[in-house]
Amino acid sequence: MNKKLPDKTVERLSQYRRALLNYLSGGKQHIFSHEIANLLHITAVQVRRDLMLIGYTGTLRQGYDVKELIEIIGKIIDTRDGQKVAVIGIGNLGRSIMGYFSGKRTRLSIVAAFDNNPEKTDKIYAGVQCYHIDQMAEIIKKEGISIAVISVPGEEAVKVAETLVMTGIRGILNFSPKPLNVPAHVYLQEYDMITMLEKIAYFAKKG
Amino acid sequence: MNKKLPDKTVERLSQYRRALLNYLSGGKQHIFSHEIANLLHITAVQVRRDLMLIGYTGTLRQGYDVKELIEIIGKIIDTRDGQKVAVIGIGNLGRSIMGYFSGKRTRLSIVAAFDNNPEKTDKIYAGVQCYHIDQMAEIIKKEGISIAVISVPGEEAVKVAETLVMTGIRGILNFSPKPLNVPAHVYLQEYDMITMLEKIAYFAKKG
DNA sequence: AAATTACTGTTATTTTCATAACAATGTTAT
DNA sequence: ATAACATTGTTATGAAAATAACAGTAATTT
Ligand SMILES: NC(=O)c1ccc[n+]([C@@H]2O[C@H](COP(=O)([O-])OP(=O)(O)OC[C@H]3O[C@@H](n4cnc5c(N)ncnc54)[C@H](O)[C@@H]3O)[C@@H](O)[C@H]2O)c1
Ligand SMILES: NC(=O)c1ccc[n+]([C@@H]2O[C@H](COP(=O)([O-])OP(=O)(O)OC[C@H]3O[C@@H](n4cnc5c(N)ncnc54)[C@H](O)[C@@H]3O)[C@@H](O)[C@H]2O)c1
Repeated sequence: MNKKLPDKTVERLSQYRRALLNYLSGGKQHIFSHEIANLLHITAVQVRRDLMLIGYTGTLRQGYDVKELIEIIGKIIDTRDGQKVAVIGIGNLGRSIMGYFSGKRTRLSIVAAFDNNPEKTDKIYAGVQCYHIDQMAEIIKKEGISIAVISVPGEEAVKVAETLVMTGIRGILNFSPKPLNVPAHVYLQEYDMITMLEKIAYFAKKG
Repeated sequence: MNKKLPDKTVERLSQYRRALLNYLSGGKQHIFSHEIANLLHITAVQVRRDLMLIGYTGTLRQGYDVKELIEIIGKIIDTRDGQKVAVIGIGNLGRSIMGYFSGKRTRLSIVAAFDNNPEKTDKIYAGVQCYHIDQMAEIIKKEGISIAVISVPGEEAVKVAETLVMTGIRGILNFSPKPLNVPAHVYLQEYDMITMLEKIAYFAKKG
């Protein structure tokens, strides 16, 4: 169970868990693979295969124990003490993300923000302190922050990423349109909105 | 060239184009596959394979004609008159996206926004009119909008998507965490930030 | 002129992911 | 008791994507 799961399976596990938490509030204690599948608009086989990969096994004709499954997924995705997240670049997008996560209760908590604009630093956004970028390395190490969200302009993103790698960061979510280059031990997820929209445009084309 | 390209190839084409536009401003007229590859931190083979798929061929020992390639990619991704985009839900994220795209000049233009909050409707955000959600179907049809960005709360997203499908929308980018279900002729791209962060968390875990 | 080099374009292989097929088994219906 | 059913878990197959291998060729070097 310690071996690395496929990327897509991990994505779906996260979604299963949220769907299940929601389902649980309806009072039901068991759920069939095809019910989970319906919640996510995928197939029941996909669900069973994912659960097989994490070694969780349900009961024949009864399905899966919802609470148990939620817990197992938690053991896989979460660490015991949770992981800490920093947001770099408190512009429109950065602030929007901070606001969004301040409500959520997950094992991931945004504990620091960084910006290079003195008008934005030393203030609190969505309950989180924003420091000057020069303090980033120090604070990331001190706080044990392991995940960073990059929402600075493209030109700055490369520098920021380099610094992050030096601090020993382990995961990066990059919203800038600049492709980043990080060593293999840092998990990088790029999200380039323009690319996504242009891809949609291509597939939305008539003909 | 009319046959559908692989999803990932289309993504990269969008990125090649932006990298090339940038490269062009440096004055160079030709570029090698390995130079394109370096810009994106991918391999040269990947680049050549993608270009093969779109049927563009460079010159031996000289590489690719940058302008020509930019133009070819444009012919693939863009339509002659561009496509129109609507943003549904003008909250923190929706406004952030509107602001972001108002600067950019692409063949994709955000031409309308929709919200159900009367305090937000009938105003202009980033140069774009925000209408009441009840007018959505009408305006999408009238304006010929083909792509929608969904940034309403999860509970609302399903309804919104159903309406969008009925208007004949062709592509959807969904930021809500609710998995949507659309017919095959609508291209759907989901982006669930929590899932992405949890995935990063999993791969960032020590062990 | 022959060999080497530096590229492109294509085919072959591998890897990752999704889907299909089916065996196993307890439950319900007859 | 037997047959039909509903559901899980696993193996087999297929599809999409990335990578590797290599053939072709013009320019450059020897
Ligand atoms: N706003 C969006 O919806 C959106 C959408 C897609 C992509 N993006 C990308 O996300 C990034 C941020 O977008 P935005 O709209 O929030 O831009 P923004 O200009 O509003 O914010 C950028 C922030 O980064 C800060 N910054 C700049 N350089 C910095 C540095 N070296 N160190 C620390 N902070 C620095 C700025 O002070 C500013 O607060 C950009 O790369 C943009 O391309 C944004
Ligand atoms: N803010 C973020 O950075 C962020 C990050 C990840 C995901 N999301 C997702 O994006 C969506 C929007 O997030 P947000 O932070 O902007 O929320 P928000 O509450 O600030 O904005 C939601 C907007 O949608 C409008 N709305 C609600 N119901 C509507 C309906 N039926 N029709 C039209 N408009 C409607 C509201 O009036 C509001 O303006 C949510 O689904 C959220 O989960 C947001």
